[in-house]
Amino acid sequence: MISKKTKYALKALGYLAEHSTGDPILISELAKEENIPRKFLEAILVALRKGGVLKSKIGKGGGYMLALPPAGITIGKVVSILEGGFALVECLNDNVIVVCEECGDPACCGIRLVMSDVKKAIDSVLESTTLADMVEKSDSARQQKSKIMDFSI
Amino acid sequence: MISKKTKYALKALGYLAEHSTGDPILISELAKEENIPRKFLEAILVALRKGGVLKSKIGKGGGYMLALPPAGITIGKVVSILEGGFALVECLNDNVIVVCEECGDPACCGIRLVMSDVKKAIDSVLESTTLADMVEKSDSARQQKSKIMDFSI
DNA sequence: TAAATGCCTATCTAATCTATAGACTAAGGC
DNA sequence: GCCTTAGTCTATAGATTAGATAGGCATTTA
Repeated sequence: MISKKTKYALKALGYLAEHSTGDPILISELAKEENIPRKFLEAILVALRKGGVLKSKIGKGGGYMLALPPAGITIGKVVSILEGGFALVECLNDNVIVVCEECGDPACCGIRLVMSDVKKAIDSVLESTTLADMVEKSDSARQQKSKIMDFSI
Repeated sequence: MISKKTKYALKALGYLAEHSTGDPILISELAKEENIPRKFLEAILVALRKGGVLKSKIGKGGGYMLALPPAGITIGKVVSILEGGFALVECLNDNVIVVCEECGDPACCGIRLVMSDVKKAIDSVLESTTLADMVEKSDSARQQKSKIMDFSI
């Protein structure tokens, strides 16, 4: 399960992708439009900036903007920044050297071997899906829906 | 991330798959051999029995045994019993009617649409991998390792 | 009927996620 | 140069969940 943090991040990025005009967008605008607790959002945006996904501009007329075009930002990248990688067992997470206490030998642990396959499957989807794809999926679903509604009228 | 509950379940099932002689195996034996808190394990085994993965026999000489051959038990089934399905957002979980509070419209939520693809990828791995596969993976990894060790001697 | 074993309910603790507050620093406009 | 605006950092309170434990009840078999 992804955390609210990650959900909020994806929502905020989606908003930025759809409303970017080149000018920075205010934290408060993002918070209001996407209904995210202001201070919580701040922490998320900082993480995304440090992760290289966002740029910020300080001072009057400042705010946040995407550091890359939406098609250059993968969902995997975002998840990785906020969740520290998305593995199903801790011993498969990025940057983690911990051996889980249950299995004596990571190399031979059946659970780990299976979950490693799962992780590969997850990563291949997350890394091949971009912010642009996400926005596009959402838009086309919305269009599809309005078409059906037109038809029913 | 899978919970310890699920890890314990997979370890216990692995033990049963490798040590089943037709006779039931005691909870206390499972707990001791796989180093799982006894009472915690009880709850897990009950869930697995109710899920149709295990059979139990009460009374003296009783204990637990697999309800199906290891090749008939998928990892997906086990995860589903203990985690209630393995989705990345609550609105994709089995038997859950909840609409997540963040997205107004599930059908058009970009996050949901992306995570739905991820879930499909996860499920296809989990449902095509059986307990027998898990045990086999572990065994062959162990053999591989001992081969290398033999070679190095 | 007694010993062995599984089953059920309740509860405690620790960890983590979520959310909030306040003080601080940097940039731009007048 | 000063003031307003807006992002940044640190700390912490609150809520939720996972993990673990305990005790008593019910059922089977010798």
